[in-house]
Amino acid sequence: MAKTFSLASVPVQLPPLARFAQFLEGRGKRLTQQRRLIVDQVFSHHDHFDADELMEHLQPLLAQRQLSRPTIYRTLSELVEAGMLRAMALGGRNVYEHQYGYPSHDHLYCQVCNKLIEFQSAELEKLRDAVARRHRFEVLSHRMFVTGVCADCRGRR
Amino acid sequence: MAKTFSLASVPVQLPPLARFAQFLEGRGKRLTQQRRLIVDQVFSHHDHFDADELMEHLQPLLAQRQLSRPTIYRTLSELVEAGMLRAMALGGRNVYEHQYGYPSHDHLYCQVCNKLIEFQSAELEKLRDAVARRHRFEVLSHRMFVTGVCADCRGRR
DNA sequence: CTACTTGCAAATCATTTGCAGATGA
DNA sequence: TCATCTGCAAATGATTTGCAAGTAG
Repeated sequence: MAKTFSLASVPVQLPPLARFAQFLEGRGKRLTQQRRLIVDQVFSHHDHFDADELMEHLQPLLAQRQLSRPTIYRTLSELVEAGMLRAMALGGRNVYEHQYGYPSHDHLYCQVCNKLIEFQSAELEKLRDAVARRHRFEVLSHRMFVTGVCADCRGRR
Repeated sequence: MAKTFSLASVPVQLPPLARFAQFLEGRGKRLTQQRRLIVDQVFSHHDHFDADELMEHLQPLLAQRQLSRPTIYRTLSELVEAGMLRAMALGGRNVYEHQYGYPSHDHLYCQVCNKLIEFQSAELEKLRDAVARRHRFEVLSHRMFVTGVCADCRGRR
């Protein structure tokens, strides 16, 4: 017998902009044109980026004064607060990645080509929880960052 | 029969200053009075510190101009290069801890009291290596950082 | 000697802030 | 309407750098 799925069993997820609107509303904040533009760009594709890279993508809008540097920084912070983006300090600046609608994961960082490779490990979370339990520590989040040389860069030597 | 140990079986470890001198020599650098003062202070006890905290401890010497802020920053970088200190970005500044003569470990970070709690896990390294192998990634180091609330702060609520 | 170091003052650089005018609900 | 936002310009703050004078080897 073929297994069937009801729509109800699929966890419905709001589009990023709608989710952000919800967050803003809950805080008495407004969904402005600028916030819309930034959220659209940020969630248009999945990758790691910093404020400068984001500004490059939004360059035309910055040039037309539809948007400014401070607003970009302010909105990135709000997206982190909203739990929609994750920030990590890397090389003196903040690097962001999607958290909303994206499975949790950790990173391998190639120090030759600066690539970030994602990996998932349920075991890692189990281990983390076991350690925390031992210290009667309440886990809110974690970050595992492995530095080394990626397969491509190893081959190239 | 009582087990005996030969001196040779004890892995001899140079004192931090001697180890640093060795590192400097290999680079054609000099063991100056300032570097001596900084290394002595840094390795006088094990804890986590940032440049400012270190400068507070060295305040008298700074006041007497035996030492300056740039020299402290320069020397901290050299100690990291030498593999004697580890740096981690935390709250917009660099936090350092002993690497030389201290077992490798990871951290639980209490976001209420900002305390760093160390833990060791051989399993974590095994897991890390297994993940890396799967990605044909060469591991050089890693960092695991668990954010949450420590036992003391949980009790206090 | 003289190349490496230092302290000083100034520069960096990503990010943040004060404020007056603009705007979303 | 009017509290929230935005862009601008300037401030921040940790860290870094240029340079002339000092010092280790």
